[in-house]
Amino acid sequence: MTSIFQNATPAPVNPDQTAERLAPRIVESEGVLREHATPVRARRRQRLALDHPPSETVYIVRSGLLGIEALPAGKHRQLLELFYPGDIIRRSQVPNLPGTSLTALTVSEVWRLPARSFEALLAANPEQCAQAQRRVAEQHARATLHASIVGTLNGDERFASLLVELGLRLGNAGPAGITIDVPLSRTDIADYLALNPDTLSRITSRFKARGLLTQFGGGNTLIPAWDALCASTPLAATLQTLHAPAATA
Amino acid sequence: MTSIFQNATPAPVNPDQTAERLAPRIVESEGVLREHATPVRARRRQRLALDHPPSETVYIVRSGLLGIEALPAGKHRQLLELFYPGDIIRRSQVPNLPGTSLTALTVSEVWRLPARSFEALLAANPEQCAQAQRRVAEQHARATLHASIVGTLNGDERFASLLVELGLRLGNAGPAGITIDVPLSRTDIADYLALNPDTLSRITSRFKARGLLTQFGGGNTLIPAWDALCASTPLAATLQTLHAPAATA
DNA sequence: CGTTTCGTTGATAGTACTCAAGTGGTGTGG
DNA sequence: CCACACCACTTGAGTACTATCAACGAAACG
Repeated sequence: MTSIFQNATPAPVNPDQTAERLAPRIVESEGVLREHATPVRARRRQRLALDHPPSETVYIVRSGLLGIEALPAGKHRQLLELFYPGDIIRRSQVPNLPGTSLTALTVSEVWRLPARSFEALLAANPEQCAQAQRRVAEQHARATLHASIVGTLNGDERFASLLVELGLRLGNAGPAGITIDVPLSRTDIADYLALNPDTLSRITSRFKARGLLTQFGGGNTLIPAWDALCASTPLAATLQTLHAPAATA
Repeated sequence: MTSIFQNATPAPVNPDQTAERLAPRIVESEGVLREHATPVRARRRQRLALDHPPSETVYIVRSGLLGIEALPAGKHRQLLELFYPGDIIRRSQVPNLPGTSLTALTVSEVWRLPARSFEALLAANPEQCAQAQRRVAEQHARATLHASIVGTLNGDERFASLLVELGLRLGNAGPAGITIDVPLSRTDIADYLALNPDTLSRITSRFKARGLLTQFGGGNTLIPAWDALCASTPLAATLQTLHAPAATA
C-alpha cells in the first residue's frame, strides 16, 4: 500500500499556484505564435471546426477543457480524449470516426492557426519545435494510458482514475479535502470511461457510501480522503506522472 | 451495408506493391537521418531500451513490427500499441506504467538516435520537421482509435478490427483470398485486444465456423471473404483511412 | 403547476472472466 | 521408434461484471 503513495502524493494546487505554474509555458508560446494565431473563445458545448488536411487547422489550448467526441453508428456517444491548456490539437491526430468533433467542455480559450503556418513557425524556431514535439509526445502517452484504463480496469477503478486525473489537474486543496469543480456531466464521464450512465450512477453511489466522494450542486465535488482515492486505482502513480503540475511545467 | 464498403475497399497489396509504396518515405528519411542514426537489428522478442528524458532515445522503425508492452501489478500483460515501418518511438510517448518495454514482435530493423540529435535534425530541416509532425499525429490517431475499439466494441468486433488492420498492413492478395502472416501470438492478440486468451480462442472458433478465417501452421492466416470480415466491425472504414497503403504514403 | 430532463435504483439478460479438464503438437530421453 | 513431459490451444461449467429496460424521484423550465 505504501508503494502507491510513494509517487502519488496528493498534490492538487490552489488557483494561485495553478496560474503560477502555467506562466512559463505561456510565455514561451507567446513569443512566436501570438502574432500568427487567432484567439478564439468558445462557450460551453461549442464545437470547433476540424477540417481535413488540405486546409487543416491547428488549435492550441490556452484555458479551459476540450474534448473529442464521436458518434459510432448505432452506439452511444464516445468522449475519446480530453485536452488541457497547452495541448495541441489538429485533425490528423484524431481517427476518422463518424460524428467526430472537437467540443469545448467548459468556457475555453484557444489559439487557432492554419497547419501550414504552424509548421512554418516551428521550422523557424528550433526551441519551440522541440517543445511542441515533447508536448505531442505527452499527449500520446495520455491517449495510450486511456486505452489501458478502459481496456483493463473495472468500473470503479476507471472512475477513481478519472477523479485522480481531475484532482491533479483542476483540484483545489481545502480544509475538508480536495475540491474539484468537475466540468463534465454524468453523460460525459460515462462516455469517456466507456461505461453506461446507469452503471456510473451505481459507482458514484458506492463511492459516496464508502466516503470517497461528496457532491454539491452544479458539479462541485469534494474528495475527503485523497490517499484512499489513489488506493482505489492501480494507476495512481502513472496518472501522477502525466497530470501532476510538475509534469506539465 | 453498402455504406461500409464504400470506403473499405479490400485493398491489401502484394509484396511488390508494398516495396513500391514504401519507397518515397524511406528516401525522404534517408537524406538527413541516415548519417546520424545507428541502424539496429532486433530479433523476435528482443527488448529495446526505453530511457527516460534526460538521455532519451528516439527509434524510427525501418522494417518489421514492434509493440509497447506493460505489466500492470496483479493483472495480465498488456500490449498497448503496435508500431509499423515509418513510426517514431520515444519514451515520453509512452505512459509510465510498470513493466513498460519496447519489444520487437518480428525481426525488425530500426534507426536509433538520441532525442537531442533528432530534435536538432528536425529543427534544421523544415520539410522533415513537418513530416515528423504528421507522422506523430497519425500515430496519435491510431492510439485513440485503439482506445475506442477496446472501449466500445465486443470481442468479435475487436478481433475483426485487428484482422482488418493486419490485412491492410501485411496482407497479400491471393486467388483464395487475403493471406496474412500474422506476427502476433495468441497471447499477444489477447493482450492487445484486452481479452482473455480463452475468450479469444472462442472467438477464433466462431470465425472459423462462419467461414471468415482459415488457419495454417505458424501464424499463416487466410481470409476468404474480405468484405464479410469488414462487415463484422463497425470501424472498417476508419481502419481503412489509417492503415490502407494510401494513408501512409 | 405541468412538463421535461436528469439522476437513481431494481430486475433481468448478455458478455467476458475464471477455473478446470481435455486435446494436439513438439521436443527429449530411453 | 516409442514413452513421456511439456506447452499451447480448445472447450465446458460456473461466476462476476456490466448493459439494458423499466420505474421512480428530484430538479429545471416554461
